[in-house]
Amino acid sequence: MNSQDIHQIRAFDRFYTQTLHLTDKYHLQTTLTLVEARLLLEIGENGRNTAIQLVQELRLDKGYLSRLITRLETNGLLQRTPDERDKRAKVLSLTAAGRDQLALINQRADDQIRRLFVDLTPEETQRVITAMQVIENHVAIDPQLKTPNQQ
Amino acid sequence: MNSQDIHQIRAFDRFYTQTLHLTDKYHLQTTLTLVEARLLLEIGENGRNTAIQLVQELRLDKGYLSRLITRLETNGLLQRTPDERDKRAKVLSLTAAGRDQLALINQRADDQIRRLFVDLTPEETQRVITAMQVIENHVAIDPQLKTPNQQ
DNA sequence: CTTCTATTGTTGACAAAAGCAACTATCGCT
DNA sequence: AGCGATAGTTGCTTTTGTCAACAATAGAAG
Repeated sequence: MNSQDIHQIRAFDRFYTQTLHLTDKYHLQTTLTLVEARLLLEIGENGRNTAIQLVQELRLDKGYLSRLITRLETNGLLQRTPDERDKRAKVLSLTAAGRDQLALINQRADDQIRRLFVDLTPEETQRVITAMQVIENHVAIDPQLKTPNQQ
Repeated sequence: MNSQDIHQIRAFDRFYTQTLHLTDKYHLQTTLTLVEARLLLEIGENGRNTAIQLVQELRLDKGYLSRLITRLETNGLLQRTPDERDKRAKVLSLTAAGRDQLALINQRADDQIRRLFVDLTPEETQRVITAMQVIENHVAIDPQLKTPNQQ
């Protein structure tokens, strides 16, 4: 792999982070931060329902996560119910308000994607999507990135 | 653009943020944060040499940036010299140590990319790079993301 | 069934990152 | 000369994230 290739890839990385990736700030005009939105998504759609799963999936400090969950619970977006089988754990689930909020976030995120692709013909769009799949299927996950944080 | 497409793209976005994009944490084993590394890069390679340019390029708060620069200067990585033409401004430039540090960062970043691609054949690597170019050339920049921050 | 270690989650204390507003000095225009 | 805009700094605050200690429970080993 030559340095021209590497240069290309790093340029793409910068490009991507600044455009598609939602800047870490934009809660998509909701009152939620990016992490909070991500939590709702993981709980509501990806079946993670305990803190430990979220810690592993999102690589957050468990203390930090605990407080995030408290905040979301205070805001009425999710609830903690005791786990009958494992009394250390608490089962997390979205409230109706939480599901609404998540739906809103999804809709906003979808809209943002649509705006990014608005000038493309269907063929171009397909090319991009295919390109994304190529990347996703080929690029390895850096082992150095697999274990950090989570205490 | 159908919702299946959107789903694909958002999945890629999550994938990308977690793997290729260097997690915001990894200063690549230097003593620098990601922002600081980015500052060195912008100053040392992309010809930005005033605070205001960095504010615009990286979308940082100018107060925050001012302190970041102070820190880098204290660490001997860059210097501020008065701009003769505009006495409000200060010209930023890397010191020898700053250039060394930048070289190190670049090398580490390059290595990381290499690790990600290590299992790919040259043909596969080329496919990915081409895919990245396709994306970069086609995807628009969200106008909503163009103006935030910078007071 | 007791004991020991590992796990889940919470909390307090703290550090680092980021944002906001007020301020100074200078610029460029009229 | 006067005035609004601009570059940068500083103080203050909020937000975000980290670390360590802790309680409660689990699960395995004897």
